[in-house]
Amino acid sequence: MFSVVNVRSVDDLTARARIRDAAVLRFGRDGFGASVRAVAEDAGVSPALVIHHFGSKAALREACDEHVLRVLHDAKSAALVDQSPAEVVASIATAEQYAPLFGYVQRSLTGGGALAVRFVDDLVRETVAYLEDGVRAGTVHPSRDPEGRARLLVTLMIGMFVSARIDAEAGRGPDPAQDAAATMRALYARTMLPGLELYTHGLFTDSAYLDAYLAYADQQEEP
Amino acid sequence: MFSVVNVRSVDDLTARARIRDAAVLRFGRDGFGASVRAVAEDAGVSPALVIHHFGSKAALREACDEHVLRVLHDAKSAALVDQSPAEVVASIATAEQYAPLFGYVQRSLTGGGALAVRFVDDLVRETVAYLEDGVRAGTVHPSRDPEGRARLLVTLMIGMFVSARIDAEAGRGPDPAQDAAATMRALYARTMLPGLELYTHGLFTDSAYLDAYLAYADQQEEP
DNA sequence: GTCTATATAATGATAGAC
DNA sequence: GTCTATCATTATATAGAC
Repeated sequence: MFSVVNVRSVDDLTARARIRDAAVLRFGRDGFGASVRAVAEDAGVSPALVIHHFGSKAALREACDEHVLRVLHDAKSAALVDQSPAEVVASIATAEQYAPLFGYVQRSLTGGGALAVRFVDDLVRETVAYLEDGVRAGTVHPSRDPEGRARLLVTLMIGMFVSARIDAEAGRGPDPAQDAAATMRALYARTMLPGLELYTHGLFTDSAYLDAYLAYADQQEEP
Repeated sequence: MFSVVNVRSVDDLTARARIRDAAVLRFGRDGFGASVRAVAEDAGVSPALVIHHFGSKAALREACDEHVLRVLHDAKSAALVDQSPAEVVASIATAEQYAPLFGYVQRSLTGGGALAVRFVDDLVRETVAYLEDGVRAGTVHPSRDPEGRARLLVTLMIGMFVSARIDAEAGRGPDPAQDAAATMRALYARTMLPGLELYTHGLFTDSAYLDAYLAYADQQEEP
């Protein structure tokens, strides 16, 4: 079912890996408050074996973090190069095989932990590079703060992840942890038009606000 | 210390209110996993009294939700009318008195619960109205989907809340739960320039993407 | 209204047999 | 490697005295 997630080297076909995959799924669905017992049951092993293999619940989570980041990195590397980082994330999220990862990343983003920082940093770096290409090609406006702009776009994407969960809890959309693909589809259907409008025309009809801020910022720099 | 939070009618000067305020603060700092015991200690009462007054931990949280929403609503009503919803949120967040609420809202946004939905809906509604004013005044471009656009901007704000927490855990910024004002300052310092750039010029140098999407969407509507 | 004392359940982790 | 059995801790919630 989750074949790509389960793609592993031969000696990775162990119960340890089964437990780790079960943990990714369970943590993604229920959050990191999910018990070791629940993970063990999902994996079809005893709670003691979970601890035996990972030492502690915290260490289990670290192993999940590493695993998810590695799979995600491999998937992104394999994705077509002419996609934007946002498109890559979207296409990975809509691929059924990566559904468990989607929930896990979402929980990490909002629940804290080492994965969130690295996930965001990677995405920002990739977005900076992608925007640079666009600027060079003449399709994207240059920016005074390319890294800040990339971070802003990534922030919007994070907001979309969180909004999807809020909507799901309000009963307004598919549960991201249950159906990642449907969640992404709903998200993009609602966001595409206003997003493209914003990316094409901006929001303001003139540059008064921007000019005022630039004047203020320049004045701060050389007093 | 948190005088505005503690402003209450006379019969609200009870231990019940003290417990509730302590819970808002503790939940905001530690998340909703914080124990009834911790709340009780903060409030200077026994754990049993907490349950006595609220019935259960879940009911305590509901009471916190209601209280925070009410205080927030009052504060927003009192805010100047010529501020954008984002500015109102920012000015409330930077007001020391509301710092506990800031943390609580942030936890609610990422931790689930009824408050998040209502908070977001309120913000979207206010943003729609604010953008309508701008469109009428000629300072803001009209949109084909005003509600969707407002939701997009609110989504960006949610992303900023979440990013602030991620940054804090990475040791890159002030802890939102500890110093809401500093968090907002850092956030705006980093976001203002790219945000104004985006709102003023957009991202793309031409409207190819938007035109293509509009053509596709129009075709879908009348086949 | 507020407390102490306690019931009850669930948790993460350990010990030791196989 | 994997299990059963159990420990120690912590959680929410209750009972009943004051």
